[in-house]
Amino acid sequence: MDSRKRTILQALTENYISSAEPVGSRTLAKKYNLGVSPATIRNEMADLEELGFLEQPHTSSGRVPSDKGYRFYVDELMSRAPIGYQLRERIRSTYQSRVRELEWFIHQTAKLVSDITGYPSIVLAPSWEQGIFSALQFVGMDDDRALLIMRTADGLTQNKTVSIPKELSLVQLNALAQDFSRQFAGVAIGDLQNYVLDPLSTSLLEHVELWQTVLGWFLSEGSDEERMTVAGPLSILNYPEFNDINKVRRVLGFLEQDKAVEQIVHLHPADGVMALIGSEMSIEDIQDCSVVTASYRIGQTVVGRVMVVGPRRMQYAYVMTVLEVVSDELSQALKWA
Amino acid sequence: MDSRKRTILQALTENYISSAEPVGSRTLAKKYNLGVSPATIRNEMADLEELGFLEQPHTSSGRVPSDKGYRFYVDELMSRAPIGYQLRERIRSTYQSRVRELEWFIHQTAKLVSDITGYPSIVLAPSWEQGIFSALQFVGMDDDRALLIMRTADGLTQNKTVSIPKELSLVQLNALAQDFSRQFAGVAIGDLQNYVLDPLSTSLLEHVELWQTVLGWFLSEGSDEERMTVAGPLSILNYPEFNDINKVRRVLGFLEQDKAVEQIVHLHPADGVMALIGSEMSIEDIQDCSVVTASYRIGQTVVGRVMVVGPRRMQYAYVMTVLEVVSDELSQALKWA
DNA sequence: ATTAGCACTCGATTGTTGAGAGTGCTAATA
DNA sequence: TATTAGCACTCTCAACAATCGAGTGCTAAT
Repeated sequence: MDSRKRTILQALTENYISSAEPVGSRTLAKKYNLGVSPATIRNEMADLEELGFLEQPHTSSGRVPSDKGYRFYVDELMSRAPIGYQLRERIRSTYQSRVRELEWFIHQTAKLVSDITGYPSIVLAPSWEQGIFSALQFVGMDDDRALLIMRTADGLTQNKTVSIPKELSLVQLNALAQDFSRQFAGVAIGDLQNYVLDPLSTSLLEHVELWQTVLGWFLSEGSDEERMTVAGPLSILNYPEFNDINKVRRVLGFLEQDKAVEQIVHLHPADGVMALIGSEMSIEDIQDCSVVTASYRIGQTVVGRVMVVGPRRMQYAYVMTVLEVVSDELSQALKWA
Repeated sequence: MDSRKRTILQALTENYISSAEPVGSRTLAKKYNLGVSPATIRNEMADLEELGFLEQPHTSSGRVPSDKGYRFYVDELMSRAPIGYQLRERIRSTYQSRVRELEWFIHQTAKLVSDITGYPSIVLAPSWEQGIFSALQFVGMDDDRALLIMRTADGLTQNKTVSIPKELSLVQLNALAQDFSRQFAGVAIGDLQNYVLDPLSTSLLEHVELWQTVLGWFLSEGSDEERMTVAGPLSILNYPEFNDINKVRRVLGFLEQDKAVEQIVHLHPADGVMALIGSEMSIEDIQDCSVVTASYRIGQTVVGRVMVVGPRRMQYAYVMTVLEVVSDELSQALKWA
């Protein structure tokens, strides 16, 4: 892999990323002054194809980077785009708000990223189950309804409006909640269910079913439901590789399923900004896509990810820079705990 | 418009709704035993076309109902589909839950309707601005954050986590909130902003900007943001009239805009179940769609709508029945106030 | 090692043709 | 007078052939 091959691969990849058309030897020779003739480039391209970095859609059309080609481009060739002042300010100002709600941050982030990059974006919220339980509290709303608030050690909260069981008063409920909080503070929320209630606390034992119900609300409905936020899914339609209605169906369908996206994270749990190219994800529905993902934190712990989904010929350099900055700023903004 | 024309229009419409193919005279004569020959039907169809009920995609293809034709079919010809026992039960059971959160009901409804009908559905939540203000309350979360709860006379609540201004304590905030609640209970939330704060209450006057901020949160971010819920948008891709990527873009794009949908409601604010066919809505992006909409209530007041968007050849009878039942059950479930 | 030259391949575009579905009109029929 | 059989006509669609052009691989010359 000599330096000329590298130059050619880089030029070809960048040209294809911006044009979406297979790139021929003549085009390369003309646009980038490589100092060699098309014929030479043809030879080099033939070599690059043999090495697996390029592909030909059909005999005698230009070449296109293979997944391996993109990978090499991202890892070795591409120069990371610098972030502009205006863009950085735009990102910062998004998070300057008095609202202190996780959900709000998640939504804003998703919109922002999709807007800036022009690709669909996904933001994965902190997994509720992995949070550390801290306290439970009831606030009366009216005669038969109460607001139930759960808090984690990170300072995250979630609340639900529920109907009060007839046999209990609000005061009793809160007494129970205090008991409960004292007993289980520090336990991971996902594990709460498995804990046998401490036989010493008679007040809790009497109401085992109640606590099961309460936990059920937070665990099932509260967490999974809103864990994933997608913004700008339709921007995928702007890219010519998705002119086929079936591809559109597969990609948009994929973006609708919460679970599918978690697969990606599961398979590639690395920290920081990372690109996943086409088949590297081994998920059929998005074979024609690449994903760039970045993690964000609350305090020191990685709690969620920001992702961008686009065609394989994604603007990797730009998107990776944006995600780096966004996930940084988001982590900063979430330092409220 | 004699009875034979009516029969033919009905048969043709129903055939087209289920086949999506222009219907010819031979097909009609064969499938529905009308007792006349294709030639006669051709004459009748020519008449129906002249009257504006039918259209021909091109000379010598079968006919297709025009918007006027669908309108006549919906108003005069179609027999309302009865609802099955199982379906009714499915709808009922959806609303049997201890969760008492408006948002939850809205989401469930949207999913349910899209699932049952096979078309995208939209649910419009009660307009927060039109609710009657009842009370405001702060609940402390930790040192610098509080949960702000607003309640309407209908029993709806909305809450936000906010950071506490440094110069105020939680106790002070709640004293102010009580003052505020006493003074403005009964006022429409949308009007709150316009009220000059009562000069008698000195405690309030001191913190005018604070209340402006508080109101700002509820009015701008809280209300519009989540007013519209869409479920199952991709089911539109199952219908052959949306094989064209540009039509898909327009319809899905329309479904993404909150504001556009409110246009429909604005133009056709009628109560009860209603079908809007193609050009009747005069919204370009959904010229090729029909919409069925139904209103639901909290108590006696209509507060929102459930809508289904589909191709013009929608299964009107079925969808209208479903929406009637769903909006009924939803209204029942919301009778908690 | 590079490059000019050239034959060759393959997709995309255009034009042609034939089949099929459906019509409108006319003349015959009940 | 209303209906119908018959027929010529129109229009779409699929299949096929012809042409064009971008781009290649190979060979021979530099």
